[in-house]
Amino acid sequence: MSEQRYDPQSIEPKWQAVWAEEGTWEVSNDDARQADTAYVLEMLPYPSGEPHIGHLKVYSVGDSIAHYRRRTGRKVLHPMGYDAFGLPAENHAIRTGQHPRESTEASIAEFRRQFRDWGISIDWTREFGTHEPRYYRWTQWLFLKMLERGIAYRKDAAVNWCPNDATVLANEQVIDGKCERCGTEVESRQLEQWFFKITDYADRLLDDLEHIEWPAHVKTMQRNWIGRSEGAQVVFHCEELGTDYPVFTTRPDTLFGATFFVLAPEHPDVLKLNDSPEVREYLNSALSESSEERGDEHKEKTGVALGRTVTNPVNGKQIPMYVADYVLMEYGTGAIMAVPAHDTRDFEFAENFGVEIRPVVEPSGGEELPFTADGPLVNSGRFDGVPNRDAFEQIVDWLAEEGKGERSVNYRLRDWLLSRQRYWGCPIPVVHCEQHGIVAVPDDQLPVELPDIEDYAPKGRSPLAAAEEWVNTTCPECGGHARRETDTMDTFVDSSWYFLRYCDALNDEAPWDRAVADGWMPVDQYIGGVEHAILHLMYARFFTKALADMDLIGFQEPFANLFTQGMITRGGAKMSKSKGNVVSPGDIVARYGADTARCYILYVGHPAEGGDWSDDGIDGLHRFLSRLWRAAVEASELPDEEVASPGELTRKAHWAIDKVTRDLGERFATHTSIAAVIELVNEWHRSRESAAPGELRFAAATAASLIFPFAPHLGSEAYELVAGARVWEEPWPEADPSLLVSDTVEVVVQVNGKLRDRVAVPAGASEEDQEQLARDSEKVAGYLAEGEVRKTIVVPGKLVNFVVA
RNA sequence: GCGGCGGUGUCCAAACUGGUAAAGGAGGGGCACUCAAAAUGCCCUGCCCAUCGGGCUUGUGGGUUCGAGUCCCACCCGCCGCACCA
Repeated sequence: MSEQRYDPQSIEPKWQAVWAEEGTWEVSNDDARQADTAYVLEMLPYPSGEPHIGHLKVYSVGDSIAHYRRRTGRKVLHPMGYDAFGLPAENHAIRTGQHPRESTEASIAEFRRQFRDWGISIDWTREFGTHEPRYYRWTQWLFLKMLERGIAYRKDAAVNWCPNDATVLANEQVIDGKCERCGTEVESRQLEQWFFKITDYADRLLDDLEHIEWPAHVKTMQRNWIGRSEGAQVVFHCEELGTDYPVFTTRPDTLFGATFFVLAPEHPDVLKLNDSPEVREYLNSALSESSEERGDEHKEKTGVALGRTVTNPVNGKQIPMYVADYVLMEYGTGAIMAVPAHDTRDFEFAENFGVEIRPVVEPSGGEELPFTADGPLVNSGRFDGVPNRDAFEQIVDWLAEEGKGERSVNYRLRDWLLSRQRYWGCPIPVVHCEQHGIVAVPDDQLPVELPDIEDYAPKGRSPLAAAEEWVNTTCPECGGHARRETDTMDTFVDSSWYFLRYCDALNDEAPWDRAVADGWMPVDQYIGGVEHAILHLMYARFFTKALADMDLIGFQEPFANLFTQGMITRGGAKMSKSKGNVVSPGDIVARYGADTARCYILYVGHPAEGGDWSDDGIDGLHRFLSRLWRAAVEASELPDEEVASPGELTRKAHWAIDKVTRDLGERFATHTSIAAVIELVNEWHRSRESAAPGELRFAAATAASLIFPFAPHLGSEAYELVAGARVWEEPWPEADPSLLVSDTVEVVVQVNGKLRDRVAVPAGASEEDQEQLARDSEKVAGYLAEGEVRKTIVVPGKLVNFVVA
């Protein structure tokens, strides 16, 4: 018997060195053109400090899938990089004066070191950081493509401004009126900014959700965010001012019930309609409210009558105008027709202000107002009696004929505001020329490199504006004086195409070769946290569609399958520095080895669910890996004999192969996969004395082979020991179907649904034989004697149920 | 308020299309090895009554079914998303 101990500290570096020296996980552009490719990708990490437990989890999940697919015959692209631009590094620079590049690259070095320690099977030749000029040169190139196509454009608009980060934000980065990053209440500012026309892609982003395998809740979030609603644009005319006010409504069928009209406080015409002190005061108080206060749906409806009227286009009635803060300038036209009888918000307002409430849809069962369900129209002239759904169509058609309205679709999605007044980001590659306005920097002058500066502190404009030498340049058109754009890009631009760069990361002629990218893409399995459900995942889909339109790629969706992993908690709580309950992957790996850490995280529960970290639990997993190791050592010392007839242990091994293949291959159930290997190893130790040497060798080799996707170092070492080969070069084992079924099966016998006995039945016995064997059971006979058997249910190989009365 | 997901031993959890509830791990207990301890190995471990044995058990209450953790209805609790979007 061997005295060797399981020593991950010596095994793990050994195999990591083999993989690094031999470039085991590297794939080539030729591989991309082969039929059987797979692209397994985890979300791009933001390098800050050192990796946390969530990183360990996401790469452990992804790596197990990558290994499994390789061994089932696929060429697998599994790359790594860093989302290296961004505010945290810049804020660090403001505090310490250290260049963001230095702190970022120090973090990258630490991330890289740990990823290698974890033994993740990465093709390191493709590694990049998004802050490297050789990467962002292409980010700029893509921006210019977008500019050429009119997808990138500048406009003056009310935008979200974070006073703490001193920059504008995209709508997606404002959560409940607060900055997504720092939690500061955002302000509204009128500024000229750069946008991507993502709204042009709204319908495609919505419709193509049908064609991708993503978790339902992520699709729902994207649908909600896009917020498509169908209705009509209807024009209300104000006689007094001679102005037309179009509104968007989803309920043109209720037009006859529109008894008043409301403008948002931000609407530019409010003061033209009425500039009384009362109105001015209301605007002041409404506009000074935080968006959170204003957004509270339970808030009392407030507003002021404007003393003007508009004409309801369907019945010619004059209806009063109000300004009220429950109407939002950002949605629709900033004005609404109010139908209090059939809209809860309008109803509340009408009650407060004593406006007429006119029902135009008849409640089917005499429900109270406001009634928002379906029914036939009333008080609606020639549409009376028409079911409201039909009336929707008829009224819209009629309005269109009269030139008073038209069918219309509205979206909640806004264009993506991509410019940031910060330093540590990708420079926007344009200049502002006095003669020619905005001019793209020519391709041969890319990248526009980020200059080094002294003072990173934000001052309401980009810190780059202070870099005079850099800012002042010449116009590529006329050679005259021009100033460089000083805003940088939102870091989400960097991460909206990185998966394409990985396909051909060393290409210096183009961001990628189309044939190569088309070979790998779309990503077969994308893995990451649900926190990116809207931001990154929507932007990346948008980029992909825009690039497909430019014929730069030949597919419409970047991520065919998405897996969102749950969070690892400790003591049921989120790990956080303030709670002092953080488990650092570095410490765990140093103490137990990477294999134990990885297996444990994959074992605490299905990776899609959360899992609770327990210090005792990881000891248990470490014990299991030691047992597997000992099984391999002992098996390797046994004679290598042919197995005459397969016994229980061999059957168990085939059972485990079958179980892991289905659990890992079909549903990412890493926890039950590992449990199956634990069972196999337990069985191995139990049968150590009784099983034939050949069986023990086979079972130990199988355990090593099956644990490899989760514990690659131990899997490699143990497999080499017992089977004398490199496990990653071995095909994934196949279970022998004949060994999955035993000669006899245990069948449950129930009487009236209650379990009374279990009997052994030959496999494949007829229903009659199975029933007879059940009937022969002494225990069962006693129950059957109590009455008459009315009915017998036989499930072959499973159970017999006698219904006795 | 609307939508989604979930609630199973002391804890983390398993159970494919309805068919042996609790696999596996942790924790607890016992035994072996040891002068002893650690490590390791083996066994027991849902609850109740008990002698064989029997009864009960998947948040609560009902229903469908020969049979329900699984399907249906109502309710309670938890998490996530949306929410004055016209």
